[in-house]
Amino acid sequence: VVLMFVDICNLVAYDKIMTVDTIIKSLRENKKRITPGRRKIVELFCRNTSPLSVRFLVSKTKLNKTSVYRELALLDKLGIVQDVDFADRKKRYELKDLEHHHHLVCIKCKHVDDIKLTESLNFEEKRIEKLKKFRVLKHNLEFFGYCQSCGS
Amino acid sequence: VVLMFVDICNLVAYDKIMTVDTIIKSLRENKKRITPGRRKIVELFCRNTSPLSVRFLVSKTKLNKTSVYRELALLDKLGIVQDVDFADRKKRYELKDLEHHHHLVCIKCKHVDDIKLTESLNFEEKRIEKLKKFRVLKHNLEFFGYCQSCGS
DNA sequence: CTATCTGCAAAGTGTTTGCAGGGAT
DNA sequence: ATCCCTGCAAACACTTTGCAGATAG
Repeated sequence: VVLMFVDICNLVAYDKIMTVDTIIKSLRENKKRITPGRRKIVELFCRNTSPLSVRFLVSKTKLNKTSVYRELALLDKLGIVQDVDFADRKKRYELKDLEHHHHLVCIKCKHVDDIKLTESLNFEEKRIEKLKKFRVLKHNLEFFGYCQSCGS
Repeated sequence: VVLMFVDICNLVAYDKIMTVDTIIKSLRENKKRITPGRRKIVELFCRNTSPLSVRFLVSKTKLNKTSVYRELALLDKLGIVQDVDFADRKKRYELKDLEHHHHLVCIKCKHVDDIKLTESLNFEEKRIEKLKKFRVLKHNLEFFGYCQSCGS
């Protein structure tokens, strides 16, 4: 079983469908205006694969935090970004069309790397549906530890 | 592979080591006093397998929320409870010696059930250590969806 | 022109801290 | 009697809301 797992294993490589242009188009279709602040936020999401925090976006865009929260809520509603939870009670979002993956969060330097799991979780979800009659809609899975540079 | 997985599968059945008595003993060993509020909190943890929130503990114990937060921090420091994250920015704790498991959170009725995964995540963690040279210390994994009663 | 967007201030929610009084041992 | 434990109020950090003024289309 171990060998089969290792065999299927697969590094993260994203197939992004969403580019700045497609997102802008989607915004226009929804009668949203393309303001400088909004464009900046979209660009930041397209340039970064790790989840972005409100603090980060405020510092990069110089927008008011209120506007950033509102922008994130909008992009979430339009299905452009999705929230990610690092258990630190802060909102974070990443592009929604990234291939399904999980995060490796270094508890020392806070660096975030991505990892694509094998099929394990699909098996688990199917098992849960069968055993518990629980209909799984989503899951949160993040790994915490030391990255290569910080690893003792 | 599917069959093997299903084969190993395993329902949750806890082997608790921590009882009210062992926890009280551990508190005494650490020169902590056994006050009525503290005893109540310990009893609540021993009676419930689902993670307990501050609000729940305050309502059950009639303690001040400050005291509850302090008590949780203490029990956490002594290794009696551990925090659990439901991505709702609220602190939750459960007994630490429950067999390693995960949670099925119903997004409608908020009921929390437990699920013990097969070995999948161990394989994944080993893979991560090898591929990414990332030393995994812990992970957060919670499933969200509809429980049997609330299901579709 | 006008509906959407923005910044500011203020309120809301959950958590933490400081301090003085109260209680377990 | 000692020192830990407790409640209260106030501070904190993050998020949300209301509103008046600014601006993309």
